[in-house]
Amino acid sequence: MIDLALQSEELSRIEKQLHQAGLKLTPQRRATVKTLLRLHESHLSAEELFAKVKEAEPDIGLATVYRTLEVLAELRIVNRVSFEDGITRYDLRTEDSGHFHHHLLCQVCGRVEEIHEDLLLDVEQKVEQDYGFKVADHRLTFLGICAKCRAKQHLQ
Amino acid sequence: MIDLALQSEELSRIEKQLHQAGLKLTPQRRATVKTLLRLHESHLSAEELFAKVKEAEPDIGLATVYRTLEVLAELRIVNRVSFEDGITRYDLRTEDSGHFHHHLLCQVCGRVEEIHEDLLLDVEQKVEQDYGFKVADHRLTFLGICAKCRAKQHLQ
DNA sequence: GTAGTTGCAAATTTTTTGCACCATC
DNA sequence: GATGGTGCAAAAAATTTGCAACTAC
Repeated sequence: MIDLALQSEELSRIEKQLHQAGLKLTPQRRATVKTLLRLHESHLSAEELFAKVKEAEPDIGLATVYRTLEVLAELRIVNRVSFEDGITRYDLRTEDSGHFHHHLLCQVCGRVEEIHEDLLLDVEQKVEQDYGFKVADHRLTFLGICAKCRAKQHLQ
Repeated sequence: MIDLALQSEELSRIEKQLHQAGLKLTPQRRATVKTLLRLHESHLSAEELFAKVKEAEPDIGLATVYRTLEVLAELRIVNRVSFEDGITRYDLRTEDSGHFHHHLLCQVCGRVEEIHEDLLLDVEQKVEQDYGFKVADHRLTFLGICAKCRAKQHLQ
């Protein structure tokens, strides 16, 4: 969740990006982006997002949500991510955190935490040096047990 | 690709793991595992794997391949991985490389390279210390441009 | 003979596409 | 009046499930 002032700032940033690509921020796209901003960090699937957007924009079609997500992914406004369940989820790329974030997937409770610190600077440098691979982005998920579930386990 | 002696060694290791779980290494499962061993590092989808396995075992059904992969994933013999295309792929977890490997996905040619060196030991330690998250496994993919494609680009 | 396994077809779920219509500059 | 965008329904992919038949201890 981010506050409303920041949300509308992000929204106009995104509008600008769309315009630069010759695309429009239609009411449907606006509603979709606003929902993504509001439910930031929820890692919604297209269906889940559709259900949420429909609350604000009841006439929107599922296909539009898919098409919007495709556009946003192309403009690198959202990232496609998928965890172990085979479902594609969408993750807003917020400007503040320097573009990168990592995920902590708890195998007990299933929740996904985000880390907004970039832990891979050294590793990326090594990959570039040792493998000649020019890194543009990354996806990093740790699977394990979150602090809460560990605490619960210790109580038992 | 790994050599044949190693392949049959891995195969009997996997058979043992199945037996310990009260499951059988049927001809269909054997053919599936052998194909995975043979095409190691190909990151096949279920459909692709099915097509390959069918060459050795023409009567096998697609559902069996899906069910076999589910079993193998549960026993942690394979990992489910997915890159940006929304398709679930399967990756054999070989014993030799200490269980971990990372991926380099080239955004120009689309190929996936593997890194068999564990680059995350320090990072995992930090995650455990700073976030209280007990790491059991990870998924790491770098997106960027591979050495070959970079070389080609420089020639132009 | 019991427990695990299979192939097939049908069902489900996820995602994409075709198309006629709408909005806007 | 082009161009981009939309909703709807149909289609296509990807995956799962039900079930009767099979296999091996």
